[in-house]
Amino acid sequence: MTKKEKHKIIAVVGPTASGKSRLAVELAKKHNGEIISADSRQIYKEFDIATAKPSEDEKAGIVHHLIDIIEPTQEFTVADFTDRAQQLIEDIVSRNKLPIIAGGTGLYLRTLLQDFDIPRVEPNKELRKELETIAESEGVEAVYDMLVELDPVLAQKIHKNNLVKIVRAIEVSKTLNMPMSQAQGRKEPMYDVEWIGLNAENREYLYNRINLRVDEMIEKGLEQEAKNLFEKYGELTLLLSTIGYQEFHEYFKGLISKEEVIEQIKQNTRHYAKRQLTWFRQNKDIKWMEIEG
RNA sequence: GCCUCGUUAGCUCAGUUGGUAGAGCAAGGGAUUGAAAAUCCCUGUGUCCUUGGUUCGAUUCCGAGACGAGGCA
Repeated sequence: MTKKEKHKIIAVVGPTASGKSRLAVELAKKHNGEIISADSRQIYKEFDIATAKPSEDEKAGIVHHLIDIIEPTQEFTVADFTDRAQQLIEDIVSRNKLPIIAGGTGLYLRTLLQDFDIPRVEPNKELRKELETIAESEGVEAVYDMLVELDPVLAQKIHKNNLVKIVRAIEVSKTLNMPMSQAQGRKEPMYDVEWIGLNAENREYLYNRINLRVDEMIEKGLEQEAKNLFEKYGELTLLLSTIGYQEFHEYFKGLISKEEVIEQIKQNTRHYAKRQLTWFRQNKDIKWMEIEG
C-alpha cells in the first residue's frame, strides 16, 4: 500500500501590516517559489490602496497568484478560493516550483490547508433576504427558532444573536434537506505545510505599524480610490464590508469628518488584526517570528 | 474678587433617598465550515479630587481647599 506523498508547501501568515508579503517574496526567491495570496480582498481588481496590494516593485519578479483577478461585482467565496488554490498548487508543483501561501484570511487558510471540510452549497440570495426580513420584523430569535427545528445540534453551537451564521446554517440544511451539522466535517490536511507566523509580542508595536500604514494609504489617495469605487459600483455589500471603504461611505454622506474617517479606519484595522491573531493562535503548527526590532 | 456648575474605570458620562458603584467606547480573551476585512460571544476594584465634620458607617450630607468650565464685577 503506497500512500501518495503530500506536496510540500510553505504558508506565511500574520495579521495585517505584519510584513508577510515581504517575507513571502524572500522565501520565494530563496526556494524557487511562486506566491498564492490567501486574502479575501486583494483578490479584487481596483481594490488597491485599501488592501495594500504589493506593487510590481515589491513583487520583485516573483509570480503572485490570486491577486487582482475578480471584478468587484463578482462574488468570490472560500469555496472559489479553495478550488483555485488547489489547482494552482498542482500546477506550480508540476513545474517543480514551491507553492508559498501568504495571507491573512483565516477561514481561507483553514479550509485550504487545515481541517475544515465545507459543505458544497452555494449561497441563496433570495433565501437570505427572506430570512433577514423575518429577523427585522420578528426578531432574530424567530430565525433562530427555525434553525432549532432544522438542525438542533448546530443551533446549540451558534449563538442566538449571530444572524449571519444562523442564516447560512438554515440555507445549507434546507438545500441539502439534512442538518448542516451532518454535512460539514473535518478532513486530513491535504498538504505538508511549513507554517511561519509573523507577530509582534508587543501589541502596541503592531498597532503603531497599522496606524502608520493607514496614514500612508491616505497620502497615496485612498479617499479618491474609495470615491471612484462608490461612484462606479454604488453601495455594494463588498464595499461596505471592506475596511478603508466602508468608513468613507459615511464621510461622503456628510455624516462624519475626515479626521473621524481616518481614526475609524485605524480602529477597525486594529480590531481586524486582533481577530486574525485569534485564528492563527489556534494553529499549533505555526512557528512564530518576532517582527519587532 | 464674587456667583453658579462640574470633578466617579484609559476616555465620555450614569448612579448611590448615607451601607464602598455601572453603561457606552477603548483594551484583553474566544468562536468561526461557500458574506470571513463579515458575523457573534465573554471579561469592569476604581484613593468615587483632597481634607476636616456629622454619623455605627460618607463616594453620597455639611464646611474648607485644589483643579476645570461658564457668568458677574
